[in-house]
Amino acid sequence: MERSTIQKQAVLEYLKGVKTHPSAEIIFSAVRKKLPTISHGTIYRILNTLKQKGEIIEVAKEPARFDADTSPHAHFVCQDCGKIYDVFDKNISLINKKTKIGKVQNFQIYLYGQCRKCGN
Amino acid sequence: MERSTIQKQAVLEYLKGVKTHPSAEIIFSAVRKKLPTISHGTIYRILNTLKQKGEIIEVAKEPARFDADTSPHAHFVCQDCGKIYDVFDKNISLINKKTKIGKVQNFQIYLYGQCRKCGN
DNA sequence: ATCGGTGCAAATCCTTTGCATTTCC
DNA sequence: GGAAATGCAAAGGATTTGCACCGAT
Repeated sequence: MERSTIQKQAVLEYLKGVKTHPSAEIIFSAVRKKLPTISHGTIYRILNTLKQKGEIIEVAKEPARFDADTSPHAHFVCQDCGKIYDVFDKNISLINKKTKIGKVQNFQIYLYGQCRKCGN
Repeated sequence: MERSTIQKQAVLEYLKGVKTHPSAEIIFSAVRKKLPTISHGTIYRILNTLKQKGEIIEVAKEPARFDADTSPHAHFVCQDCGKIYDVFDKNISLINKKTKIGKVQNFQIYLYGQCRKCGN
């Protein structure tokens, strides 16, 4: 059976408190302030577990970044500053759940551009 | 000025001839049959150049996989077999080019599920 | 007391990079 | 001839893993 630990609690609590889609490294640094001995391995193991359970989603790669908001939404990635913004667009619901290829269980939408702070 | 080399030609020619969204490693192995001395470094450098020029797109990560079809389309990723299928859905055109956050230059849509071959 | 979780370090995977050599214009 | 590209090998970043110890149930 899966156990509850202070490490898991700290990671999930931190993720639920931010809207910045932090990387494993950022999560590591943040959680380390509360739990000074937590390791990278533990961070990665916890993130993988939470992802599998569907409690968080991965919203970017290289490095992976995480989001505790699992409601259907897209992400705007600023190509200048790297920030990731949530996009709740009504058209997202039009994504077909059944395609000719197979049944869609979940999806990811990334919009790439420049955010307002970075011009245009 | 950028030069034309047999390595670049071979990579682009290979990518245009397949619909499988190969990884750098697969491209490396395939192109190596024609050019036995080509290296990983060269493959990665060429792929990055083609990507910057917009002649190919990257359609997955870890490892990166590539597609010489740059028309707007989504990708269905089978979570069982790992295959990536092109999805030309008409609703894709509804993706907003302007959002409150910024101007969208391009986008990526990933649909995750099981393909027909893998059941359901 | 058990056995799942953690911490640490080493290992692995993918990708990039430095540099000497080759090759295209 | 000279700049750009290649090949090779080494380095780099992100993530995973093996194992001894710790701690939740």
